[in-house]
Parts: sequence; C-alpha cells; structure tokens
Amino acid sequence: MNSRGKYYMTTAIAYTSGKPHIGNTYEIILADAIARFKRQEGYEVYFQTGTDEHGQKIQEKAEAAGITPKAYVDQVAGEVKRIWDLVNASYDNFVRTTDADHERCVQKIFKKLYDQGDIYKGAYEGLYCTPCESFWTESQLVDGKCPDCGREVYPAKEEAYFFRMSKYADRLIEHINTHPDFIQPVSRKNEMMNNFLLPGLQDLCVSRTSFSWGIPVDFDAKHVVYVWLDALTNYITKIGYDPDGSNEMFQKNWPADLHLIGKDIVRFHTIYWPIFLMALDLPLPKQVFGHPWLLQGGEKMSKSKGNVIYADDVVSLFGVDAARYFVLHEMPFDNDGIITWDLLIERFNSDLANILGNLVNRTVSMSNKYFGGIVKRTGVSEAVDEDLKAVATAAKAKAADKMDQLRVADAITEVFTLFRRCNKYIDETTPWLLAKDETKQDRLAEVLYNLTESIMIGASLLYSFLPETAEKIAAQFSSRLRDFDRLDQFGLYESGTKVTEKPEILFARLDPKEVLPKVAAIQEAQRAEYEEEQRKLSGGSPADGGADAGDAVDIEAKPEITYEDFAKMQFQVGEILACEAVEKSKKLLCSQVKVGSQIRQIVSGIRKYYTPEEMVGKKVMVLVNLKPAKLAGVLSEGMLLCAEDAEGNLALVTPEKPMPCGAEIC
RNA sequence: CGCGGGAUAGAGCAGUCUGGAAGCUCGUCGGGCUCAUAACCCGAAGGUCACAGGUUCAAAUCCUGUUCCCGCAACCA
Repeated sequence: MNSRGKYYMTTAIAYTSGKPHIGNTYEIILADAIARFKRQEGYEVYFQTGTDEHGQKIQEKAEAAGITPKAYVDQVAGEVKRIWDLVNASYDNFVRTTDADHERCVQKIFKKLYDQGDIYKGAYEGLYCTPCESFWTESQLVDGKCPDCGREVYPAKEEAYFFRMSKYADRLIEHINTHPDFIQPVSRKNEMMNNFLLPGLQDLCVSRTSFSWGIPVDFDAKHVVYVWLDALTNYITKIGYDPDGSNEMFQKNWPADLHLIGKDIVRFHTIYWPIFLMALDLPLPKQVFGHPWLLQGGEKMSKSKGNVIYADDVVSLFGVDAARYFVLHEMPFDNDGIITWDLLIERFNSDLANILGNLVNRTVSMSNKYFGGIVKRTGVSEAVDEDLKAVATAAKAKAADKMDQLRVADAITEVFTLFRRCNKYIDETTPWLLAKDETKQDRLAEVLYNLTESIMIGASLLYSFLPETAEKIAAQFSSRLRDFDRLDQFGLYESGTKVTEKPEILFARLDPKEVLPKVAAIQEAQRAEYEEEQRKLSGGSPADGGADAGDAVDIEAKPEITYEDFAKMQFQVGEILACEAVEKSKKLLCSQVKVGSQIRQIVSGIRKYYTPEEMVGKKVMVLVNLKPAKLAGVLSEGMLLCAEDAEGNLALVTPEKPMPCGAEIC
C-alpha cells in the first residue's frame, strides 16, 4: 500500500496524581482508534502518549506516602501504562516528563526563550506564609491566615520567571481566524477568543521556587520550570526537537497533525502552546480536538460517591473490546456522554452479543451444518444479493468519511449498519428453507458465501475499534483481515475455505441480575478504599470505624491551636433580617444580619442550598471579627458558619435553643 | 447584563449551519421465523421538538423574550 504521508498525533499526558478513571481512559481509546484507522488507511502514524509527573501536588502526595516523588510517579506512571496496555492502546511512544532527555531539552528551551527575551524575571506578588513557604492570594486565606497552618501571612514578593504572552497574541488571533480547523469542535473556538484572546493575555508564570519537584532552571537553581512549559513541550522534545538542531525524526513529524485533549485543557493547547511554538519559531499543530467527557449518570464521577468507573472493572466484567466499544460508541462529538452500568449492559447485549456475536455464530454454524464448514462461491445470484453487496462495499467510504471528521462514534455505527444488514439478509434468503430443497444447494452456498464475505469486510473495518474481536472473527472464518484499500471490493474471500468447526461465542449475553451485584461489590470496595485513604491523609484513627461509615465524614486535620488562638475569634448569634441573591454571582447570597444592635451585611456562598426567602428569620452563627472583604464586588462583614458534608452540601449552624441575637458563642 | 453549550418518544442521542412530511438505537406491545447467544426479521404504540411571541406559503431549524440544566472564568469570609 502506498504511504499517504506521515500522521503525528498525541494525547494529553496524564497527570500522575492518581489512577486514571474511565473518562481519562476514554481519551487513549479514542486516540488509539484514530491511530489504527489512519494506519489502515496507509498513513505512517506516530502516536505519542505518556505522563506528566512534576508539580507540588505530586511532591505532597509522595511525602504523605513516605516515598520519594520519583518512586511515587514511577508507581503511578506504571499504573497508567498498565491501563493503556490493558485497553490495547497501540501507542508508538510512552513519554514521561521525568525522562532525562526531556528534562535536558526543557532546560535548553527555557534558556533559549530567556536569552531571546520572551521569558523575563519578575516577581510573583502575594501573601506569604514563611513556615509553609507558600504564597496565597487574598481569597485563599482562611480567616485572614495561612490556609495550611493558620499562621500570619505577610505581603511579599517572590521572584519568578514570566512568559511574555501578549507579544504573540495578534499573530495567534490571526492564525485561529484563518485556520478554521485548528480548534475542534468549533464551539470551543469562541470560548477561547472571547474569554482570553480578545480581552488581552496576561503573562504566564513559568517558574516556581515554592516547591522543588520539577525541572530545575539550569541558570537559576532555586527555580523549577512550572507545569505548562514542562508538560506541553513533550510533544516536541520526545520526537527529537533540540534548540541546537533537531533530528530527522522531528523534521519528518512536526508539526503534529492532531493533539487530542480533554475540553478542560483546550485553553493551554490553543493559546499557550501555539505561542510557545511561535517563540521557538516552529510551525503550529494542524489540529487540536478538545473532546467531551464521559459523565456518570449526568454527574461528574467522584470517589466519595463510590461511582467512579475504572477501566479495570469494565474490562473485568465485559472484556477489553466491550469497554472500547462502549466509550467509542457512546461518546458524542461535542456534548458530554453518559456512562452507567445499565447502559453498558444494554449496549453489550444489544450490539455486541445480539447483532455482531450472534451473526458470526449463526453464519459459521450454518456453513458447518449444511456444507461441512466449506464456504464456496457458486455464482447463483438473486436480486436480493445486490443490496447486501452495495451496503458492504460502501461501508469503507462511509466510515472513512466519519473518521476524517473525527466522528468516531458515527464511524463505528456505520460498521454496525453492515452487520445489521447481514442479519436482515439471512431473513430475506431463509437459508434453512433452501437447505431442505435439494435443487437449491448452490443457491444456499452462494448465500453463505455472500454473508461470509460481508462479515469479513465488516470485521476488517471493525479492526480499528475492536482489534481483538476483528481478529477473532477472521480466525473463525479461517481468513485474515483485509487490506483497507480493497474493502470496497466484494468477493475476495477465498472460495472453498473451511471455517472453524466450533464457533467461539464472541460476546456471551449478560444478565443484569448477575452483573449488577458484582457492580455493587466494586462500588462498595471503592468506598471502603476511599475512606481508608481519607483516614490516612487526615491521620485519624481507624478505631472510629464502628460508627455508621456512610454517614461520617473525615476531613484533613489542621494543626493543633492554643486557647489563645481560639479566643481571638468572636462568634455571636445573628438574625437574618433580609436576604437577596448577589446579581453577578451564581453562588452568593447577600444577607443583612442583626448582631446585637448592629446590622451587618454578610455574603455567603450558599445560594445552591438556601433561597433568600428561607434565609430570612433564621438565627445563625456568625464569625463577627473577620476582616471585611469584597465578594463579587459586594462588601461582606463577617461569615455565616456552615457544616459541610463530603459532597460539599452545606447546612447553616443554628443555636439548639432560642437565643437572642448578639449572644456570644464561646 | 463575564463567555459559551444544551433542552427533540420511557432512556440515550441525531436532525438546527443551508426552513420543505419529526428520525436513530434501546425499552414496550403485536406478528414472523427457527440457522443462531430467549437470538434474528417485520409491524405498531409513544413527541403540541423547554415556554411565549415574531418572520414565512411553510419553523425543531431563522429572529426576540422567558425558564431550567451544564461547562469555562470569577467567586464560595
């Protein structure tokens, strides 16, 4: 097959702060389907994926686990790679941002950008907590103090390197406007333009001194390179970019043909990344596709709810190809998709077991039953054959067209349209009736040949999506998957081939009654694991386990305080006289609260849980000596205290017996 | 009035750019068939296309307003 040219594609690199769930895994499966399809079409594909392994969060997690950051990321990266392999991802390169060559190259890039003036040394201003060595913004402070340790913070400056973004903004706007395919789907383009580019770009902080787990800036050792300049550059460093002269591999593959990423990081890939590339005088990637997410039952997945779906579990209950089929089929092009165990079972049974698995099984069985397994072309055609052949030979072009638009779900549907057509063909030709008529044996043979050939075409097209199943089907027909460029020809299956004697069931139908208890067990185990983790993180004692676990919440423990610390805070009972929503905000309510003889205005982020009407008249607990601040432009003089559960639901704290407003709480 | 997306049958979705008989898959009900994994094939029921106006011979589609969801940004004293 002639090469149609190179195709360099990447996924985002996975952040190694924890195990990837099915939503993350979706991206690699989607990328894999695209990569395999492009290879089938004759492109020289280079498919890169990997892990993003630096940063403060990882450093902290490693410390909590009592191991070095490197040991921690080795473990998580191993887990990521294991899952990628589990779902049969055919990546060509698995990169890690801790790879030595990447680190060296990032240092060179940083130096180059600094030397040419795109990166400059400035200062990061904020409020500094000396013992914690951390900067905080005003809004991050808890009661005006360091949110970590509760101690005083001081206005301070920390030196940091910044990237001059604004310099390239006009060029980027021009590029986006003249390359309509650059950002996909189009709906994301407006968001980027309106929110970030048109209002004017702020310079990006590209170094940190507050943590050490990163790539050191080689000419200024107390700085480490901050995330995006480290992570995004993997797309070039790991294919051989070098500021002093790149290798052939890079010359051949860059610019990338496709960056496949989640819609949450579109901004970094369509603004910062192109600007970095402009600064390095490199061409921009041809396309960035911000794919949507898989949501669980319309909600985001959360470990505390025990509803996180992991690829492992889906694979163990349904098999690799079923997992692939589900995420590929269910994910629409630009809206979020939904995954539930019920939907998984439904898709599995109706599409994989009934339409595909059963089709292969009945076809192989008939060849065995009627002709001792020999599939022979006799040429006894009838009019009904034409439509089947037309559908079979057109499937390739239809699927390819969908894939060109990155509409993978639609492409896979095209393949199943062919399998559905095959099932219908069996009913139209009623082979079991032909079998009873001695004079129609040749016609029967032709029918089975047509079926076999159609299924082989379908299986070959299926390969990109369900590689194992495609191979299994071919094996059952004692044949091999067909070259892509011959998939529009009918009749290439070798006449006289003997199919397998005992067809293997490709997908055994599942009974929800049997599967759902297993799911419940998985969810229970997950909740238990989550609670165990929380206990470890908070340092709480496992002895509390006797209580109703489902109703208890463990939070991160704060350092012990003295009575003096406590006595600094003044709490009083307040009565809410009036309350209204804050116009500019979705979360804030603004209350007029009577505390003693004073009336204070207090803004609270509880709009989701209380209406202004139900707030009025409540007696609540107020922290009164908190420094006033503006929220969404509205002055707030205090804080209403709430209890918060694991899902973040809030409930106001009120006195247990009637108390006058202004009563001190101590 | 920060930006953007969405609301179509019991469920999950297409159709909207470019107006021209409301579609697909699953589920339900009825029928057919027996090669096959209770499967497969055919048929039916089920939707005032979120709401209210407007443009038009004609609106799910275009325009205006409203309600409710979701993402991003900000913010959660």
